[in-house]
Amino acid sequence: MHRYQAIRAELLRRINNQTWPAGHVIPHEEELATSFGVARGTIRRALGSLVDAGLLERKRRAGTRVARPTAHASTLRIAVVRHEVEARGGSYGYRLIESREGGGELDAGGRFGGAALRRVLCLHCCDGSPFQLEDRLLNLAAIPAAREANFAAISPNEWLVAEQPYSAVRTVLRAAAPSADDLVHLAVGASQPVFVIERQTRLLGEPLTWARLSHPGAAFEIVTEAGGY
Amino acid sequence: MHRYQAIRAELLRRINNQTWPAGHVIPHEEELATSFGVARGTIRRALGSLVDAGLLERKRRAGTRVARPTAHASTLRIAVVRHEVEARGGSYGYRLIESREGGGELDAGGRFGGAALRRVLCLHCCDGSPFQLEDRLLNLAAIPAAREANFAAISPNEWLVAEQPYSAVRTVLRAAAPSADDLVHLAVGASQPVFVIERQTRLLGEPLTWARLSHPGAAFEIVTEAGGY
DNA sequence: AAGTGGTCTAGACCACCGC
DNA sequence: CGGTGGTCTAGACCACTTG
Repeated sequence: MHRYQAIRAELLRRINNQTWPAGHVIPHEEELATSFGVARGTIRRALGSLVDAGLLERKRRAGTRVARPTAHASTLRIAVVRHEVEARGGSYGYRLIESREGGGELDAGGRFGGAALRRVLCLHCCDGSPFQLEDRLLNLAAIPAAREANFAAISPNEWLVAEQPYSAVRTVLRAAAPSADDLVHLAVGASQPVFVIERQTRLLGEPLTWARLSHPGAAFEIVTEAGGY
Repeated sequence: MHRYQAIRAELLRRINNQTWPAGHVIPHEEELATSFGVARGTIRRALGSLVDAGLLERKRRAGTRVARPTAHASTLRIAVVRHEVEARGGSYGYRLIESREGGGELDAGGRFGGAALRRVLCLHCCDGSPFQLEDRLLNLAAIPAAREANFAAISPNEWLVAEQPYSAVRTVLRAAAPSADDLVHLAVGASQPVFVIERQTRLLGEPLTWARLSHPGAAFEIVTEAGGY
């Protein structure tokens, strides 16, 4: 175990003990460094992960205090859908349903400011059963290569992930009743829930794509892990 | 803008440009430090956030390469339900439905290994309408104070975040049809979806609590943001 | 065996913000 | 204004793992 890990465990123990209750201002970095007998950088590293986890709050001049917890953070990973299927031990299938180019009329949410777009609707299957319906808008101004891509052969999901880096993403998760497209292509009944993932990606501020990914609710869940120490 | 941020933006540009395509091994740290004219630590900081975002992969001796992306990480924050309601501009209401102590017979999933437990079922409301049904198991061996807590006055959710730190959490998200309890207490119809959050927290390896939090699907969504640069 | 990333140090200076 | 966290440096040594 590294020193910063040992120090983090000890700090965690003090928070748990109520040695440092919520709201308490803990010693400043140099004091901690002296008392643990390490350099200030090592203390900063130990504190950093506790700040990221939401257990500590830091302000210049005011110091570091134990957070009155309001929210706890965990990490969400959303994989390429083919990998998701294969990780479940299923065989992956893919089918393009529709692909067309257009302008702002496709951009119901006004997310792309009138740029030229391409809309792709396609279906990902697991062992022959519908697994995810992908409804995607691509910003052709930002991703010109998307105009020529053959989405009958490769899904936009996978093409993008191979071709197009992004620097920021916004994800919305919800449970919903099936949309009209879901009813047709996802083989769910009107009374069955679907799990909807909406994602918008940007590269250095410019919107790249927006997608609505819907799963039959009974067949899908997301697992996240956080902390681990 | 700090130097590590400027360097991160430049690295991101090279990844996007295909200057460094997926799979490419990028220069090692000391070379980057020399070419950017900064110390190695500054390069490490710039690389670190790109590794966390899943854009780069690093291995000793093998070097740093541009990831063939399989999954991208984003951060999920789940707040105290009262704050969630208030953030939506609603008025918060709370009602205890049931609370009792017992042993392993409550622990359907076998998560607590037969420890003494307390089960609490309660309802959180937004503007008088059911917002979240909370079904929780508390490990009394790990949290003895939970035996005496008055969950008619404060919800277990809020009591726990105020009293009980944890070091690791596992979260499962899914869309589901309503459970029997959901139908009774959440005022949803059998054909409406519910959004289910399952959480299990541990402190230094010991399981503390397990909870099933269900929301009427139409009234709830989770938003995450990642990257931002 | 050697080269890479991972950890740690001891120090400097800066920027913000509460006193 | 002063004290805190935030950034950065130049260096050392370690540990892993691949060629």
